[in-house]
Amino acid sequence: MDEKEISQAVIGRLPRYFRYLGELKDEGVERISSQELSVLMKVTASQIRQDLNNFGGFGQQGYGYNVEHLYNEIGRILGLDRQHNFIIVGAGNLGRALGNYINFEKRGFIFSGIFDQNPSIVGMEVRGVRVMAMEEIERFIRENNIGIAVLTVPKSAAPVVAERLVQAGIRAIWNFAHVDLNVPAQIQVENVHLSDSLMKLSYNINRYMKEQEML
Amino acid sequence: MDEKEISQAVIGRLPRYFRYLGELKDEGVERISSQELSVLMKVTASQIRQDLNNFGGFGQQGYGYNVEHLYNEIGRILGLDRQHNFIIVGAGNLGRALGNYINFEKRGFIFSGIFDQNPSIVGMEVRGVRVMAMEEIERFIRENNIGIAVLTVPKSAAPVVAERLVQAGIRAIWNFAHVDLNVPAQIQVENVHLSDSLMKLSYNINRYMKEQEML
DNA sequence: TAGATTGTTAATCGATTAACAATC
DNA sequence: TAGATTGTTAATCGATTAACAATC
Repeated sequence: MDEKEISQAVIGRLPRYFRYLGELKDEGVERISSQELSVLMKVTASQIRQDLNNFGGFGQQGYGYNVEHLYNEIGRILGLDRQHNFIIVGAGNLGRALGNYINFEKRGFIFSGIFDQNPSIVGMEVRGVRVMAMEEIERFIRENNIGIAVLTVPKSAAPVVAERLVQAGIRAIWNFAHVDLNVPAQIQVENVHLSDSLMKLSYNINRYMKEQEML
Repeated sequence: MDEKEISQAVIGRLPRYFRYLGELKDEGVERISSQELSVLMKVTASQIRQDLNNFGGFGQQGYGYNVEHLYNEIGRILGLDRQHNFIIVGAGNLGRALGNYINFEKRGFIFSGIFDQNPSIVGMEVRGVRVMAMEEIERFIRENNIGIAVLTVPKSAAPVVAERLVQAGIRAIWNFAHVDLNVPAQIQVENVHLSDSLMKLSYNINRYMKEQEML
């Protein structure tokens, strides 16, 4: 009876399905076949059907999928029907930018607090939330049911801060620091390594230029 | 004689190798075996050797790899030995945060200009660079040898702006807008979809909670 | 030389695609 | 009912891991 583990490859595609279905829903489209969706999304219809069937049979033979229903189901699978309070740790440029990003609230992620080690930043406001000192972080996490910490501190500070967050009972870390965190397996970590992403872009530019030179 | 295409899976791992090797180099480590590196990075030694051998034999039997040499080689493969001028299009919170991020310069990415459609933002300064009006963008790209555009405009504006950038001769787009861009194949696109990343985190939190409930 | 470790071939594993019976 | 399209099994493809001869 135990659920088979879903591969991260599949999970990584769910947000994109969710996005396309949301747009179709907003356009008033009622139903869509895996074939039609595959054309829109530039993937195979087979992959769409396989991916969805990891979670259950959401379609109907001869009809396809009901857009709104499938949209809601994927949202539920992604856990977007729950609310998660999050804090931002590190109120530098990136931390403040993320705090100001209002779309997270639409998906159930509630910006609840922001912290910085620098006394000259403490007291500033980010979208109505006062930047707090690092000393307050453990208490705040416990008292405010904080599940997610967004880690936007410098690389050098990240391991120590991550350890504190784990000790304070955080469930998940959205890690923007350019290090691999070493935390217990039950703590979920999602890395956003911007410079890795930029290097990939650099590789592809470079490769394309070399291909051109060869012709 | 034509080079075989390297898979994006391999390319995606190169920046991480580069990061670990850079740290080893800074610590003064001279040589490392695939076995030792595999322990540090928590991947298999076999994968490391396979990945590297896509680009040539950088090691020596019985010795391992010279850290500094391998670091430099991977940097070269990633195109980090070249300079790329980039502009930021969209001077909102995220665009300004990226403009203020100074580490890109260390990797050869030069912050050259920033643009916004909003007249009340035009004229502001981001790290010494004046925010320019969108009307100036084509001229600026041509006159300043701009290869990369960082796209931090709202989702709704992204397709039209991307099209303008392509017309103006940009080579690559680092796309932070939450849409899939439709550009010619020779334009390199690297997507950073922050909300997709957050949804993946949400899924994994949710899954973990359900697993706990089952016990 | 003996020991260590690469580079590379072969085996395995997992993910994607194709095919088609089931069924709306 | 006939046509369409799913859900699912089988085939293929590609990526990862294991094994080992080559060689420093």
